[in-house]
Amino acid sequence: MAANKDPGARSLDGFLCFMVYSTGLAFNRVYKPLLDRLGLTYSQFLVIMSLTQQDDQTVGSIGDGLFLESNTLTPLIKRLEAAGFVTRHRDPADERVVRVSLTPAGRKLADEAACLPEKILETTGMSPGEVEASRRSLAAVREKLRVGLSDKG
Amino acid sequence: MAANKDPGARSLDGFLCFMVYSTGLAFNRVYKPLLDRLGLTYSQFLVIMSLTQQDDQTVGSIGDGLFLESNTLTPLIKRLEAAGFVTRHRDPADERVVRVSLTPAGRKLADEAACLPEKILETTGMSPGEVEASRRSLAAVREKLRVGLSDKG
DNA sequence: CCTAATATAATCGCACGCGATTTAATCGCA
DNA sequence: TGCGATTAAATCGCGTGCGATTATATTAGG
Repeated sequence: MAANKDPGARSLDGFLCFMVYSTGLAFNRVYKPLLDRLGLTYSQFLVIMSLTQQDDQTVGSIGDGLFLESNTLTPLIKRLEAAGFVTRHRDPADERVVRVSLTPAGRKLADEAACLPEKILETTGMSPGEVEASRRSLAAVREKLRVGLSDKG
Repeated sequence: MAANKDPGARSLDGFLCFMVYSTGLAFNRVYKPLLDRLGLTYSQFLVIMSLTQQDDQTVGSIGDGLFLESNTLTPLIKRLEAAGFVTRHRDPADERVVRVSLTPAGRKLADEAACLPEKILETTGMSPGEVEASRRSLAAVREKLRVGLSDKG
């Protein structure tokens, strides 16, 4: 009765790109109800986590870490600001730059959110070794894709 | 000069969820220029590939394979229809169902697109074994996440 | 047979991602 | 100093994903 595939059905599971894509969807679906309670989307959660590791970053610096650019980040960060989790200020030393900082509410939120990745992986029942192997092999894939992009254009 | 990370910079790379997310972005960026030439988005490409494996599917069946639902697929497939790559028809035997089929132009497109996944992986220089190991470990992750979802809700 | 329950798509609103462009500040260099 | 080139962020439009709802068709039960 579960949504298991017809054994004879073909699928796109043989493609690594689709496996990455569909696993991303699956992660989002697991995160969503937990992040909803915190009032965050997954991307917003990533920004908060990035600021936890290094506060008072520029939009560009956050983007370097998340592989995103200002066209995506600016409206997202404005929503975080509207929600009271971060502040945005032009850097007096370079007015082109916007620095983003966690508010006290943002830090409190970050404390609650920080445990989610580990908690979710625990519920999968996978061993830390399995998780780490998967993570590591994906890091290699991502790096190869990134290099191929910067080489060619 | 490449966009390599500041060695002292922290990042979210330690999280499997972020690795999946950012690798998905990286795949999209590699696919985009190639799919642009074909006039397809990545999601549209997936639908075309799904129809290549099994033509004349229902919206629901396509969604089962791609882990998507009609709210996402209906407008996407309508764009494929507008582009002349597929047809959409209510099934006379069950008027609730919409069957989607490749047009000749769609089949021609599919032929051109089918080689992309392999071609892209070749450019990464990864061995087939590496790719398969990564794909397989991700399949396990996805399955565990999916099961966790259906168990709890 | 008739109606309630179920199933399938479609519709709507919102938040990403991202290509393309714009605005504003800083830098480089004569 | 002045002015074009560069850089950082913001803006805009479009195509997803998805929760919630709606429309329509089929099925099930009395």
